[in-house]
Amino acid sequence: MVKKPNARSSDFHQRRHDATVQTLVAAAEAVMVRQGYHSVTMRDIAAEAGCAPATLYIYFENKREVVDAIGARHTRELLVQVRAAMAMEADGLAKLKATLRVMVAYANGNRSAFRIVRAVGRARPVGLRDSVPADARDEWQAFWAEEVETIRQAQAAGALRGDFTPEVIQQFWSVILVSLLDELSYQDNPPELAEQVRIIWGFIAGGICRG
Amino acid sequence: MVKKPNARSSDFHQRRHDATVQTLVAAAEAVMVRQGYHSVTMRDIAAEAGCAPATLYIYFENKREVVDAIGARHTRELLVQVRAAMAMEADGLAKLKATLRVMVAYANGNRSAFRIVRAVGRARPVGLRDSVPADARDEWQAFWAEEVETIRQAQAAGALRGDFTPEVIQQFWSVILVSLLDELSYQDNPPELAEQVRIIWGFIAGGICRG
Amino acid sequence: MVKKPNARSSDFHQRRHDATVQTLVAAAEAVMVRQGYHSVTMRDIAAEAGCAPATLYIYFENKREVVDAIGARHTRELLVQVRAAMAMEADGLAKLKATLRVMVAYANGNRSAFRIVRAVGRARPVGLRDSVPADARDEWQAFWAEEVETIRQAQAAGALRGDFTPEVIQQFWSVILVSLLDELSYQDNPPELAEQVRIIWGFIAGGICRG
Amino acid sequence: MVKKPNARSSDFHQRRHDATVQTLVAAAEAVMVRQGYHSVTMRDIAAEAGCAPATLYIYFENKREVVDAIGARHTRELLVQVRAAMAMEADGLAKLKATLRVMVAYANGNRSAFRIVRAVGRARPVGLRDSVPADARDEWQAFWAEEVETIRQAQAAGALRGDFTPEVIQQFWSVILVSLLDELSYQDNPPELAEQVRIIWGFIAGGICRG
DNA sequence: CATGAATGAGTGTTCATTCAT
DNA sequence: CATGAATGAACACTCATTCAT
Repeated sequence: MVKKPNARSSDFHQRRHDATVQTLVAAAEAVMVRQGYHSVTMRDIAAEAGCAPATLYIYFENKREVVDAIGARHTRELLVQVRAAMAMEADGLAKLKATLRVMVAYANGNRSAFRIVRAVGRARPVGLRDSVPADARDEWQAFWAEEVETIRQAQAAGALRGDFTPEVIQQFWSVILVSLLDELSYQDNPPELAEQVRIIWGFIAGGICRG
Repeated sequence: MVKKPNARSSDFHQRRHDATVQTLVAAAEAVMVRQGYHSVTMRDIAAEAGCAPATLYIYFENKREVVDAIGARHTRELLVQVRAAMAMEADGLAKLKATLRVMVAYANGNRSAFRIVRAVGRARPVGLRDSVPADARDEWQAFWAEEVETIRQAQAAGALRGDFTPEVIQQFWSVILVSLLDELSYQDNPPELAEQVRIIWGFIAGGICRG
Repeated sequence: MVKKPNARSSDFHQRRHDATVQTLVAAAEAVMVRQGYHSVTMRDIAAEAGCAPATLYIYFENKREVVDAIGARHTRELLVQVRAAMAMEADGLAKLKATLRVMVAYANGNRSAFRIVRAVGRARPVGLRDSVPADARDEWQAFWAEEVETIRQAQAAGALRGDFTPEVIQQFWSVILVSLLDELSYQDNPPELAEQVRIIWGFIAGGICRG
Repeated sequence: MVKKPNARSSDFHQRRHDATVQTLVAAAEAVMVRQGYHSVTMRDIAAEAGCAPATLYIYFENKREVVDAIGARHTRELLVQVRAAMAMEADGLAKLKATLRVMVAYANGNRSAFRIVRAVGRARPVGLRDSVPADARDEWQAFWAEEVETIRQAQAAGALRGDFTPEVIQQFWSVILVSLLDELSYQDNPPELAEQVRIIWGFIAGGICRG
């Protein structure tokens, strides 16, 4: 994906290279947040980063790589946090709730960026040109597989309903979770984090009907 | 929006005109389904419709009008069906379930088109250029307002939980509903309609936890 | 140039045809005055005339014919008036001054249209596509030839300077005359007709130096 | 107007850039002379210059800038020469005659280009879209204001007629001058420069009547 | 490492013109 | 006679990408 500097490059150069990549990705992210996912041009990104468009091609193969790098960055960061939080919980239900807490926090801290991550994690290729970066997607797939396990445990413990397979529950849980976060990321005056967690968990856990 | 033929046109011409508009919108829809929402070109649509690009400009002011017409068409059609189904039910909960049934049916019958309607109904303008057709969006807004009333009644009847305002319930209900339908519209071998309804209603009504 | 109706057409039809042509030419003129010579489209003209663009092609071969007809109309009208005025004067100098008077009057009465006539009478083909209608131009040529005779007589009578050939004097007289009228046609608050005549004649007859 | 290369560009690049701009302007001029002011396309210019159409957009914002640059170039060049010649003369009449000499020479040396300059200096906006480059026009305005002063001096010295205001004389002098030069620029076998000066000055100074 | 310059392929859109009805 | 519909050819302009310097 992202171009690597020459093999014989010193460690110093490697570091410099990585730093530049980070700068460029950040610039691209800023532009994408400002202009929307689909109307970003290489000129825009270069202008934001303060370099010439041609420079981008030293660090990335093509436009796709630049855009993908954004999703990859946030995906990685988010999943690291989520896994850390899950590791601190023992039982399955608590793990799911921890996931929710971290994602709410992340979505609130990186409002617009979250939409990008969401697009990466949930977007389906509609046409040929619109597909999603492979590696970020793979990371999500792996994470979801782990969640299925968590859910299976919670079912075994009697915490989750048993009339759906863990795969189905995982699928719907993640769809609903991401959708609701997305929705919240667009609200002008969203409630506090704890309240957000309460509302979302309320619906996910208990549905809309009176218990 | 869509260009109207001259007032003095005969009824015959009017009909011909409308028919052509439908043909062109269908072509545009086909292309959009194939290539994705954002990479549609007027040349593509014309090629799909079997006419010259210039012909499109007889029936639409510009590209926006063409794209908007698609969302408008399906939105209108879907809401007509939903309202009809709701009118046949008496109590609030049954109305919501009727909505679900119609939407599941529509989403399955117009799989890819549903994604377009969904984009119209839920999409938020991220950048300046990407906004959503005004009137289709208005139709959704109006429909959602009606739903809030339905939900209020169901709450009064003790069918829906009372610890959230009807507005919040409506918001989350519609987000979850549309997201799940969207998810299903991407599955390769989706279950039967009745089963889809059962699953979705299961999660929306009761959540993921053991009752 | 302008299309003729079928040979077997009755006189009635002929008249109707001519009347329509006049209407269309007038519409074209109005548009040209409003939008400038070069940005006139057939759609514009048709809209102004209240007919469909295709209708224009019943009365004119192509766009050129429409535009030419405007110049031709005013050229003919102007030259008729000029010749009438000249015929009422006996000596050469008086004939020239009569020409000036008529042209000033015409230019003031048809301010913007005059620029079109001027373009026809004086414009030189700069490129291949910009040439000038042949017949209107021929009418001007014929008129200028007559003027040369008038000038020759005035020279013989000692009224005009003899150190230039009549052809040269005619050429410069007409260039200057038309340029000054053109200039006046752009002034916001032009002086009265008589004053205009006085000024222009003052410069043309006596030059800028103290007599 | 013309795009400037980045500030940090070296002097070398700056020079290269300017040279290219000159080449492109020259190409545009050639095309304009060949095809006329209004039917120039970017493709034509690019073809004449031997580059791709997109290249033009590196050096100019849009078509207007290219066309304007031509008028600006010649206007500047001509006015420099005129002012230099005027500075060498002491009295007002001699200054005007010097202006005439320089303009005759320039018009003969840059026949077709002169028509462009003329269009810039005298053209009036007929429609909204056809207006004239602002800065070239301003340069003419400034020059004309200076001429008014020159004429006022010549009037005070008794060299020019006093029955018209200097503004009126300037206006008519410049209109007539430019018109006659324009006329000469179209003649197939124009007389020598000195003869042209003699003829034009003859008419401007003394008019067509016998002194 | 960085970039100014260059460009092919494409974008939405317009327009004079034709023709079946 | 009139016109709605249709279109080929063109236009100004953009963009991701390459490459010599």
